[in-house]
Amino acid sequence: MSEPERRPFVSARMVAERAGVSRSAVSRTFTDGASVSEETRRKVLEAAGELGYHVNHLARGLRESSNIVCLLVADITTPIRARLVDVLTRKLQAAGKVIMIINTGTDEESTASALRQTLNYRADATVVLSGTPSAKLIETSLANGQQVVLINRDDPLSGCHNLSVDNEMAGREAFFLLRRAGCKRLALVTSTARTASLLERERVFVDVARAAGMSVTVMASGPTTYASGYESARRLFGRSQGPDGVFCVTDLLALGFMDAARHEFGLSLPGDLCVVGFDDIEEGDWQSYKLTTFAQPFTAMGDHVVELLAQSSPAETGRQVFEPVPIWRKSVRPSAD
Amino acid sequence: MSEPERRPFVSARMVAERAGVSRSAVSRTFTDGASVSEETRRKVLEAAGELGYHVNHLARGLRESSNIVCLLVADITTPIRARLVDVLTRKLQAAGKVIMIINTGTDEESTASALRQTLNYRADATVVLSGTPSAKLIETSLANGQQVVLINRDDPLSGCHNLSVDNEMAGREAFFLLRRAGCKRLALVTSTARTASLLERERVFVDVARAAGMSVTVMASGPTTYASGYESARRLFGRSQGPDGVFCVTDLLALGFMDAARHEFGLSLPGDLCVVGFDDIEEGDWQSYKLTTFAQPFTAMGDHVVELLAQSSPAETGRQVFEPVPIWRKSVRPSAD
DNA sequence: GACGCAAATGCACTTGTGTGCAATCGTCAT
DNA sequence: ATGACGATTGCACACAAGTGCATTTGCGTC
Repeated sequence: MSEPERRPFVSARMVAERAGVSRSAVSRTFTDGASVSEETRRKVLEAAGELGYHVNHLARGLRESSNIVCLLVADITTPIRARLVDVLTRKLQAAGKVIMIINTGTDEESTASALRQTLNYRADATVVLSGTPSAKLIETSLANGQQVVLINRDDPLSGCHNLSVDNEMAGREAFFLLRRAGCKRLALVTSTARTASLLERERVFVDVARAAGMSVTVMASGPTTYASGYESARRLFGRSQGPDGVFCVTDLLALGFMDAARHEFGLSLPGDLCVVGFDDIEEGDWQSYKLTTFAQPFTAMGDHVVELLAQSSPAETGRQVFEPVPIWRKSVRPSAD
Repeated sequence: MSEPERRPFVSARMVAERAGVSRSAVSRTFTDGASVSEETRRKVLEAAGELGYHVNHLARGLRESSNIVCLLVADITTPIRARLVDVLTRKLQAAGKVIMIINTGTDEESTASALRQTLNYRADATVVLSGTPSAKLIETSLANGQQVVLINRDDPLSGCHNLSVDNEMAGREAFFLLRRAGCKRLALVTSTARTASLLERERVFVDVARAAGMSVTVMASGPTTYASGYESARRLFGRSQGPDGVFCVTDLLALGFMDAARHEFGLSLPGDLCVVGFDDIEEGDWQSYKLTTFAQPFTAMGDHVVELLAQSSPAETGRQVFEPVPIWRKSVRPSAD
């Protein structure tokens, strides 16, 4: 049953034996500022090279901090998530962290078990990109001295860092963009996944429009995907009088919406219809779309995360709001004036 | 300088003290099949719950295997990579592994340092999705008892598992598809990143075409991106006589190519031009493209990786080739017959 | 009540590190 | 030659777990 010998990882002890020095000497050779003679150091490095020795960071993590950061994320294949993961892994790595990724569902239970796993591996910090952990779980993390960073998760939970984008600004600006373009019949396309971010963009857009005396048709046909945006367009234009100005709370929805409008109903943009998105995914810049949208300032957000985790003392945990930057392309008519 | 007290992680010892039992009892409570009385177990679980205790898998990994699998990957934002990462993380997690992700460059040096980090964390296995590690480095990994899996990396290196897609079949089938559609002037669009996979698709396509008495214009304008495919189309159609049948070695290239052909030169597909891609990214199924392509069988590949890592004894390390499956959409004319 | 047997428990060792403290080594000056 | 002093070095402990082995505990039976 038990395999006879399977511990091929070479340890400091083996290096010490081969080099004819004490294990402490090996340890000191690989720690900066420790006192080792040049001669010993040379012998150790030689033996280490021959055996292929690598310091065991897991064991080192027993004493000090593990340097592990966990990324909880769902829907990695979504362009926007992939970009966020890309930026974060890059920047965290550059800061000397090691990234453990947990591909979780968006439901509460799967986020919960993921967060628990995070603790099992003594991660210094957990960055939550999707799904919202319960307050109780976050408390457990904090009790274990772990920092928690929520990105675009809203519901600002106390004790952890909250980074988010100014959805209010986006909703407001989207409306002004469409009004300036002379749109008369507004619609808002969202998804059935009622995330706080999406809800806020929707709420603000609708409120501002109503305040300006315009009504808004709200449509949600499924998850936050291309297909769902496509379907929303079919439903909206299947009616007698379709909209001529649409704010899609996500670029993916917008692209699906545009395709349906063009290919199923022969509409042309921005002549017959203006569309505004949100996220600024690469696909939106493709020649077939040239979508006017708002960019999430990912690099700034990534920098901020690194900065937060750099300071070991989690001083002020709070909410940090980032301004999305409007990207002007061709899916909205330039204003008349 | 040294912080006075900062070890907030709760350990088995603390739980033991609180529950009034020995530390061994705590350990046994959390290991299946160990001998603990119901009473002790209850006390331990209660104390653990109050303190928020979580077994330290890092410490456990010191004795047994770490259950860590490293993913070396570049260009995560690329749709195809994101999907691969998604599938692998999902399946590996389900198999009880923990995934450490390293966002590396494609250059040799950055792959090297990434692979070394892998060893530092005693990963059971390393899965390389991009970049090709040197043979010497792989040797070090193997010497440390670590399994290495290369996906679509070709250059079959001995000692590690190689999974790849049948590029030869793809190149051949792409040609037959275009010929059956009646295309007379063939072109092949690739990137300047001369990966083995891409090179093989190119080689086979060109060879088969020549054998059939047709010449092929080969064009590469940059990295494996949409923009580069777009540029290739501009160059090809800027000449007197553009191609009427094109195999793009990647879907992203194909989509860029199609957009340029349509929007810059007013061509219509599949009437004036037939395009075949490779990868089957989601965007290819969008209404604006409906790209005929070959799908990489990711779920099968993922299953195979899990299977390989499940068996602790790395029995036969070799090459496993997966058949891409043709996806018929609308960017190629149906054959005349 | 004593004995036997099984279940439960605790001690001590293991894994691979880093490091405080004490001992040793080497060098230089008196 | 000896003392002083600084640079090395090794011992032993800490970290957080799992487990073999010996010991203790509990229970039933004669």
